[in-house]
Amino acid sequence: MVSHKCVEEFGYESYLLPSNARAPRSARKRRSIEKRISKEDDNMCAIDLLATVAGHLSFESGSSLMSIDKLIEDHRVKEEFPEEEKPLMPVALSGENPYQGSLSPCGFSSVINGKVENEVDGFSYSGGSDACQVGNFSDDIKPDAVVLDARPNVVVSLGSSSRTEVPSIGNCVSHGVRDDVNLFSRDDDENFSEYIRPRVTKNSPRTVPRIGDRRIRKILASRHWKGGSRHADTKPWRNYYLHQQRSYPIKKRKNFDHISDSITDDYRMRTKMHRGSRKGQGASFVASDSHVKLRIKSFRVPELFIEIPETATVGSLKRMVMEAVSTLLSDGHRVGLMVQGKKVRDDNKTLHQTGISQDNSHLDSLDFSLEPSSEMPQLLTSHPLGHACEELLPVCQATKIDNVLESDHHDSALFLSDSLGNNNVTEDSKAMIPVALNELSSQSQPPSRKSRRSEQQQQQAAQRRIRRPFSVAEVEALVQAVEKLGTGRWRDVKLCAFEDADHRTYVDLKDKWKTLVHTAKISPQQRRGEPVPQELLNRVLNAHGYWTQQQMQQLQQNVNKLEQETQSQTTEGLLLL
DNA sequence: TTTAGGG
DNA sequence: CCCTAAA
Repeated sequence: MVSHKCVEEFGYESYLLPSNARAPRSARKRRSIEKRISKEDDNMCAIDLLATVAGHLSFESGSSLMSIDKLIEDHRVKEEFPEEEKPLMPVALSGENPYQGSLSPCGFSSVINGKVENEVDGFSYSGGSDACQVGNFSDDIKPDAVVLDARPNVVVSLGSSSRTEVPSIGNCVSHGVRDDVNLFSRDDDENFSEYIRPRVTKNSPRTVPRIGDRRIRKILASRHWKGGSRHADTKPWRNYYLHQQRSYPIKKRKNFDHISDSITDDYRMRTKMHRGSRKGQGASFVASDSHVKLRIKSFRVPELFIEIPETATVGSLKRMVMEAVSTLLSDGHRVGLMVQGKKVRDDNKTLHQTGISQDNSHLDSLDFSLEPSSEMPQLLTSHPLGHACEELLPVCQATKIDNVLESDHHDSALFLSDSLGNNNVTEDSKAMIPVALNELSSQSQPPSRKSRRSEQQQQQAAQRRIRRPFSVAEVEALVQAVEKLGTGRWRDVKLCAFEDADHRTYVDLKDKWKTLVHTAKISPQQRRGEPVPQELLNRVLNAHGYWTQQQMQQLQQNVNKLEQETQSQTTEGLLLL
């Protein structure tokens, strides 16, 4: 998500070195090294898989309770670090920076109960026979925690004893059976918890080791963005769930037919193992030799904390939730596996060695989970939440999977339900779907088809990234970052405000700024998409003007300097003569 | 890799 | 968003 944390990282130096200030070379190098030492592709597969399933995320009404305790805790932590909230007051070399004072500290000042918004559709669970339809937060949703802060932002906490499960498509598509979909419970797997949050200051050590996710992210960035195979990229899946099955090309539907046929009969059959021809449970489950069929029925999505201004639109809230979920799933989590309550750490073990075989019953106690890829997850309370710069962070705890997913050697396409009714469906996301199917099916297949993979890679190579319109919150963050950093340091802007938004590259940010400037210049009637508050556009214009002028001045100074030098040289020369 | 701009 | 020349 987005964050505002520019003050500490850049507030000072940036003005002394408007155009050159960068992270030390060593730091940058370190990052690039981390990129290389990765081999996380396998993890990515799993994450992709899960993430796709996560598309079915929805909230069950009546079960989202408050978790004020944590908020209070955060509050307390925050108060212990009040000095961090004070913006530094840098001394600008050339001219005052009019934006310096623009950061107002935010803090939790009071906690109240209240209802936030009942009509937050897009993520709730409508229930009924159309199990996968994403409807609205039901009216009976319990009051969420609302934390007012100084300016007043609202913290919506969806969590506590609730949980989110993701119904498998089998249920959705052909069964219509209602799976409970709740917000997840933070009391389980607390130890996996991890903040998804920006680094706070350069002095305060990152409490959550992020090596793992950074590695993943960087790999993706360096290897998959540009040409090559994007199939391992985390991006495509994000909108998969938005698509409706019925609009798939006929060809692709075969997967669904197969799946639903196989699953419909008994969707309760969880990770039940099926034995090939000997003990077949039905024609569709006949497996060839020692294959294990798993079906992950659902999994929980971590607790999400969302802080959003009261004045924000419902749409932006939805987007934030989506983004939070996306971030959570793509950001440094890997899949954990437990067999009969025991964690299986050795990735090299075969399923059989692990006890996952058709010959025993362990499959009933198979548990998948999402865990931070970093070694030692920190406690939530170790992260001071209240910081002037992090207004928009979704705080997520890790999760546990219940199980889900039919993994067969050929048809394990992830089931994308018609969980829609969501206007976020875009042409692009439609385009991505088939890709997802290929991807996912290939991932759960035995590593035997090479030609097929390269085919896919070619197909992927030309794949355009999903279009992801900037939310107002993101625009806010961008504007603020640019106000502080200027228009020529997109890498820093990215690091400052979008470090944890994997899908936003510095090029994206630059492009967005470009369009923002343009948008701000045209009449409101000509603007499209989610309207950006005029106030923000004004800031865009101001910042753009300011930094442009700044650039000009810098240029002029350089020219002057050069002229002086040449002049003095000339004079010198003349004197010598 | 990052910046800067055109497509 | 993509592509890419330049730095």
